[in-house]
Amino acid sequence: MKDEAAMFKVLGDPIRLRLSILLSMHGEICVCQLADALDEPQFKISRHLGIMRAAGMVEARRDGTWMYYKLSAPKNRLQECLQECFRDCLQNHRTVAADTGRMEKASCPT
Amino acid sequence: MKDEAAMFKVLGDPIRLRLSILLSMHGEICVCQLADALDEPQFKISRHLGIMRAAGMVEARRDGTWMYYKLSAPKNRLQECLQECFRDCLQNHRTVAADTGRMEKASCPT
DNA sequence: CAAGTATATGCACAAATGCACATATATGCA
DNA sequence: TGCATATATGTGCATTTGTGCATATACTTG
Repeated sequence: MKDEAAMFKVLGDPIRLRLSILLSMHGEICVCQLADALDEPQFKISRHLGIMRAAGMVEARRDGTWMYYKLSAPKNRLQECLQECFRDCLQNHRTVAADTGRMEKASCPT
Repeated sequence: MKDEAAMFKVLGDPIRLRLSILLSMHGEICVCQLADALDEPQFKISRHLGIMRAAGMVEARRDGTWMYYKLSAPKNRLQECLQECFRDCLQNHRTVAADTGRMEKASCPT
């Protein structure tokens, strides 16, 4: 049960929750785009992505200097349920809209 | 978004997650039954229930000396989603089975 | 009112958490 | 090789969190 609680714990931080939702809406996003989207310093975003990665919630792919992150394919019913949660009841949040807006204006060359 | 993260944060503790699941399976449960079920001291259970209550996730009803707790009716889509999560992907966990077993043997006079 | 039961809370403390700053690592390009 | 860009990480610090113990509160019964 500790493992399951750990999943919720990861999402219990606003930054990580916002990152999760953004990643649930797009396939892959690089760190600099996420930093622009959330309007937070790069080291902060990187740190939180590291926590999410250690928990098995996201995966990373390197492309040159860039690191692209995406949600992991659900490994169990809980992860599936949580990702459903992002799509069904969190994507419409105004904070997410603002994040998305900033991300689209981001100068990071894809 | 801070409010939403706070919901996840509440569930990010094993004790609170187990309490939530148990409450999702039964209508109302009193503190002593929950303490027996989780095999944890009363003051600990009471503390965590207080946290859950402050977050609006559970409600309490006093009946004499006993306090009965139950899950709050979902106030928004996220709470709905989370309670669905308890039912759909956490009730079958072995820890929950053990908790339920202990609770049935509990001596607390309903 | 006194005693007993069920629940909540004040307090101290160790551990965990999130943050900011600086710096290290990794890669691409001249 | 040297420089620039993107990302990760070591470190110190203030704050929060969970816990255990003792005690307070609320209620019932004699």
